[in-house]
Amino acid sequence: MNKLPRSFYTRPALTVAKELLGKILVRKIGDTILSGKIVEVEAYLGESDPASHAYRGKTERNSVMFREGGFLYVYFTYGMHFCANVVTGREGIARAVLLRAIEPLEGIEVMKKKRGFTEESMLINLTNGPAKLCEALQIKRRQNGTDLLGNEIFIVDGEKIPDSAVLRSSRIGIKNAKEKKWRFYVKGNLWVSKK
DNA sequence: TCCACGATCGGCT
DNA sequence: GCCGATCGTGGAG
Repeated sequence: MNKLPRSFYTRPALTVAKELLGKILVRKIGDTILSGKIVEVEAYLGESDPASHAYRGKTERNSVMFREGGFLYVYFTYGMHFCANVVTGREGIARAVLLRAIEPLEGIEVMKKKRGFTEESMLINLTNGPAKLCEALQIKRRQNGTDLLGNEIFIVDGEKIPDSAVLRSSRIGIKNAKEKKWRFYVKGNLWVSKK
């Protein structure tokens, strides 16, 4: 499995968002490997996007978004959850792709434990949401700014999702810029958060 | 100083 | 299916 190079991430956010579908997100915690196939993402286009954290410019919270592509932007939300974004584009321009859902592949038992799952819980609820996948993969405030070319969290090649299986829609859970169709997801995949 | 914003779960209805 | 609880961030007043 090849780790995606910096040049994958330094391209436009909408391009990276679409191409992240089918790739494998890998989280290493000591000797434990947790991974899943990315099946749902949303692009956020900085100062030109009213739904982006960077719409009104750089702040302490969103500063990672202004780095060059290939870093992880993690933020705290709803007083109890974290969400993870892949920073894209060039240094100084705030662009990011929110990771909304993954299909669990490796370390499912560990993810169940982190998510507090009992045996009868449905596996589909393990990682089918941006805060759920962060909890399953133990991504929290400490992981903000993580370099995706390092060994803690990274993304590797996966299957190529054909254009015919990539669907687009409005982004979920936002008040502003709902008309932008910047959410991408894999058609028919069980772990996609909503149809 | 206040207010808008934003996922998930459990418990009701 | 809806409702409440949970709270940090940043802009407006």
